[in-house]
Amino acid sequence: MALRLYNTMSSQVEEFVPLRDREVRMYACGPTVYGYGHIGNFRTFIAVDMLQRFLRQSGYSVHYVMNITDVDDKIIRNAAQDGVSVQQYTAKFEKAFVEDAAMIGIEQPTLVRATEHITQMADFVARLVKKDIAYRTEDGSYYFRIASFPQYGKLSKKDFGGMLDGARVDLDEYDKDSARDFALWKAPKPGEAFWDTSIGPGRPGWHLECSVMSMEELGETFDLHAGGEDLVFPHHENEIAQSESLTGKTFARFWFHVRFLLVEGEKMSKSLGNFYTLRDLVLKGHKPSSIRYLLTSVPYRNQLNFTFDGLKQAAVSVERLRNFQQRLSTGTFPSGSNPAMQSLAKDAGDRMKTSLEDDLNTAQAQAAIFEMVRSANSALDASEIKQDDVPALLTALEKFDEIFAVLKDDDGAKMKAVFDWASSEGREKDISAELREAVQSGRFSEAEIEKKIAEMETARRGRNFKVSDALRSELTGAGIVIENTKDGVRWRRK
RNA sequence: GGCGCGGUACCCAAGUGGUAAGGGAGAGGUCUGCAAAACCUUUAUGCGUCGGUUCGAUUCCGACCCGCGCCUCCA
Repeated sequence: MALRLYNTMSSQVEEFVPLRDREVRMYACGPTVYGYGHIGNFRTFIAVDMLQRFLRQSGYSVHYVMNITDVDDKIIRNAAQDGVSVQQYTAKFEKAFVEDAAMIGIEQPTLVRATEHITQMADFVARLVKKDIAYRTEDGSYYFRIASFPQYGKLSKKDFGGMLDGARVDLDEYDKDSARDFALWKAPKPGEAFWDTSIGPGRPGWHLECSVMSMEELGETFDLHAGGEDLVFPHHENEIAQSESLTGKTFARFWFHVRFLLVEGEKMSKSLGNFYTLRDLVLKGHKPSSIRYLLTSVPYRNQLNFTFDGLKQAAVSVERLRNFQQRLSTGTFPSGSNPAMQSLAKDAGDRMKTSLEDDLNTAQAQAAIFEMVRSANSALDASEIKQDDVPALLTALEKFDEIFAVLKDDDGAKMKAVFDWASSEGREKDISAELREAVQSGRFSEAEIEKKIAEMETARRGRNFKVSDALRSELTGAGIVIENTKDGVRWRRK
């Protein structure tokens, strides 16, 4: 079996084979850095991250590029409102994006910035003009002539046949040849930031940057181009038009689009009051691992309904996996190996792989790991696990986590970082009691905890339960769970 | 209006032409000084509605109802 992915271009699931033997070149449309990233953004970026992780796990080397849109209308407007330069404004939110992406377990792609490719973009426009594919309007803007690209609409399956002759001229766009023609380059408006270039002053249109930067980094034809489903039209359609009409070659071979998520059953929007940035959720006391788990649990092409109930459920699911991992890694086992456990681990690994190869069916991959966990827990209870089975089972878990990235318990540190950020921004009022508590639970050091546990054990051995119970509740109050097992005491932070 | 997606148990959510994964929650039980973890049993003769094809459909086809997305630089 090989990886099969849905390709928006062909509207069907196809076998994914990169152009070069063991190398995948892929590009994702990244954020416009005009604010903090919301969970919808991160659903998309996490989906692409999982794809990228799975490709690597499957043995490919992956050249993964993501753009940062650091110039556009909203940025210019917001920066002006805040009374700061565009650069200051975008630097702040780009930094926030990188931090947030790391917090949610995204492996950082090669990031490229629009403002650092202005020259190349101007050249690109000039070349299109030379081929008579682009034209300049009176104000100094440049537009792409859609009539010059008959395949326009092939990605979004739109038929522009009757609309290309200029019959419907939009009154606002007075000097475009056709209403559908899109801006490659925008002439400066009074007071706005602009660049002086070979094609005149101005700034790039949105679509241009992705064509220029992806081809610069990955070549004229590369393997896969990703983004949210809203980008199919017009953004990606326009990228294809300008890129392919310039090179005469296929631009991206696979088009990977992630479905929008719903929040509490409705489209996320500020007016509905269900708009959440990643930081909002952490401020409410939710763990990054819970958020990531929930976002990974529904296959990327299905609608995902993000709810707070679901977030709670996700937290428990992650805990179940972590408990199992801890149980295996802290237990003691007789030497030897149990064939049943060996094949259990192998089957789980195989099923995970098969599921992910099937257009990244993450829900099934999760089911596979949970089935293994249940069986292995049973075996653990029955003392049927031998020393040599432990690494096999742990490896299956690690393979799972190479894709899902939810097992590493670094939630506390991440939440502390958000706590500190909110404090430094003067947003103490946004810090929930839950987050405060979660951060507080870090107040005991490992050494202190170990010491208290030792005291507790002494008390328990002396059947002095009053003392041991008091110690237990003190630790529980600090978010530390103590488990007394046959193999000794095991503890973890909740 | 054009194009597309979906409606599966209390919640989230896979899936298949032959009678429904997984997680959470609830109930009962085992284990246990307490606690926690874990395990077992249990919760859809049912997969939006109505027809059709078929030996047989939740899975294929048609109609309808409901929800959602894109078609205005929102991932």
